[in-house]
Amino acid sequence: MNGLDATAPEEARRDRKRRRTRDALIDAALELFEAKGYEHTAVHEITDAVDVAERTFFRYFASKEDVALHFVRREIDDFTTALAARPQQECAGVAVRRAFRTSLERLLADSYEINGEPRSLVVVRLIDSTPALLAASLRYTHENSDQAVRVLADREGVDPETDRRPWLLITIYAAVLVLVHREWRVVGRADTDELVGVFDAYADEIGPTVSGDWSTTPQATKRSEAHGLHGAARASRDPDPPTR
Amino acid sequence: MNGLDATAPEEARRDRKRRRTRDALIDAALELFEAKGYEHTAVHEITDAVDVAERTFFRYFASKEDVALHFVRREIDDFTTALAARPQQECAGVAVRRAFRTSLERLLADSYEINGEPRSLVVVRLIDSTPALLAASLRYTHENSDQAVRVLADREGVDPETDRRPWLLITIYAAVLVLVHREWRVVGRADTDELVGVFDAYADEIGPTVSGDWSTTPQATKRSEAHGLHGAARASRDPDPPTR
DNA sequence: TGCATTTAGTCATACTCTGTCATTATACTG
DNA sequence: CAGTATAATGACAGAGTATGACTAAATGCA
Repeated sequence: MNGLDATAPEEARRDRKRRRTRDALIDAALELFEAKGYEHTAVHEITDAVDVAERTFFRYFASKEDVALHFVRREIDDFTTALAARPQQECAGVAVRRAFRTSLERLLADSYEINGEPRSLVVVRLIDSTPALLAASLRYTHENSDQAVRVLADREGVDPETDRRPWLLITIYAAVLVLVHREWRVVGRADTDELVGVFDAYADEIGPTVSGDWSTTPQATKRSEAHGLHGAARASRDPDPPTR
Repeated sequence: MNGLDATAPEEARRDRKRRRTRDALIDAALELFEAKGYEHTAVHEITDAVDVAERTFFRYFASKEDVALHFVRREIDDFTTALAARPQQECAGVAVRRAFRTSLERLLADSYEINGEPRSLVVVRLIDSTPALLAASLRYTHENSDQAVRVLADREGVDPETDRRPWLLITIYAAVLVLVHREWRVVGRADTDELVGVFDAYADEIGPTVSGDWSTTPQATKRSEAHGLHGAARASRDPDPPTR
C-alpha cells in the first residue's frame, strides 16, 4: 500500500495507542457488566471510566453488544483458523471436531482475570445470562458458519451450494459448543480437562454417521444408494403415521 | 379463578377487542416490514396505521422484534405440542424428527397471504434477512429448547440434568430447522413437499446414531463409563495429534 | 348509583446509536 | 521551524426504542 520505511514505526505507534484505548474500553466494560449487569450499564459509564467521549466508544465498537462479543468473535475465528490447519488426511468429521476442540481449549487458556475469576468464565456467564448478548452471540455464530462451511467444503472438494453435509456438520458442532458453554456456566469453573471432556462426550454421542469420510464412502446412506444427498431426500420420505 | 357465568360474555368481548387490536398491529407491522424493511419501519408508523398511541404498541408487544417473532413462537410451540403427542412406542430420535416435521408442515400450511405471497415465506425471509430478527429468533429457539428437552426427557424417562442426549437431540434438530429455513428462503416458494423433503434429507444425514433407542441403555452421563450410547462413544478422548 | 379494577392515552425521560462539524494531536513537507 | 495534511477525538443534535408515572375512560361489582 505505502512505503513501510519511515512512516511504519509511526503508524505502529498510533496503532498501539488505538489498541490501548480499545483494550481499556473492553476491560472497563467487562468490569462494569460483571459488577452491575449488562443492561444496567450505560455506555457513558464505560466511557467515563476510561475518560473518553461516549461518541468515541461507537468509533471502536459498532454497538454495546459488540464489546462483549469480542471474545465470541475470537473463538469463532480461532475455529476457522484451526479447521484450515487440520491435516488433509483427516476426514471431515474428525477435522471439524478437533478444530472445535482447539478453539475451546484456546478460549480456556485465556489467563486474564476479572475480580479473581477467569475472564473466559465471566464472559460466558455474562453472555449466557443476558438475553441481548445471547441473541447477538448466536447470530454471530450463525452468520459466520458460512465462512467455516466454505473452508470445509474447499477442503473436502465438495460444493457447498449443492452439498448439505458441510452445513450440517458445522451447524451441529456449533450447536454442541453452545451446549458446552451451558454446562460450563453450570460448572462454574474454567477447568480445561473437564470442559474438553464435556465437549468430547457430546461429540462421541454424535458418532460416526455425520463424521464419516465423505470422499470415499456413501456413508450418509445407510438405507439406500443415494449419497449425493440431493437424491438422498427421496426414499426416506417416511409417511408420518397418525399421532395417535 | 372467577365465575364464568355473567361476567364471561363481557370478558369474551373484551378479549375479542384486544385480539382485534393485536391482530391489526401484527398485520400492519408485517405489511410495513415487507414494504419498507424492518429497520426502516418505525413503531409510530405501525401505530399510526392502526390509529393507536405508540405506547399502546408496547402494551401488546414487549418490543418491535416481538411482533415479527409471533410466528416463530407459534412454530416452536407447535413443535413442543407435537412432540408431546407422539406415540410412546416411537424411539426418541424418530419422535423428535416427526414432531419437527409436523411443526414445519403446520407452518407451511398457513394460507394467509401478504402482497400475494404466502405469509410464512414473507416472515421467514424477513427474519433471515434482518440481523436483529435473526438474532431474536435464534435466541427464542435456544431459550425454549429447555422446555422441549424436558418434554422429551419425561417421555423417555431420563433425567435432563444428567443426561446429555435429550439436549443434543433437540439442539441438533433445531439447528436443522434453521438450515431448512435457509434453503426455504433460497427456494423462494412455500412448497410443502419440497421443503419437507429438504428437512428429511438433513434428517437422513444425521442417521441413526443420535436417534437411537434410549429406552434400553441406562442414562449415560458420567463419562467415566461412557458405555452406552451406541458404542460409538468408544475410545473417546482421542488425544489431538499436532496440527502439522 | 358509587367504588374498584383494568385498559388505554399522554407526557416525560433514559438509553442506544448516527450524522455533523469543530478541535486537537500527530505526521509530512519545504 | 512554520505550515499543512490527516487522523482521532470531542461536542452537539437528533432519531428511534423502550419504560415509568400519571390521567382518563371503560368495565365489573356492590
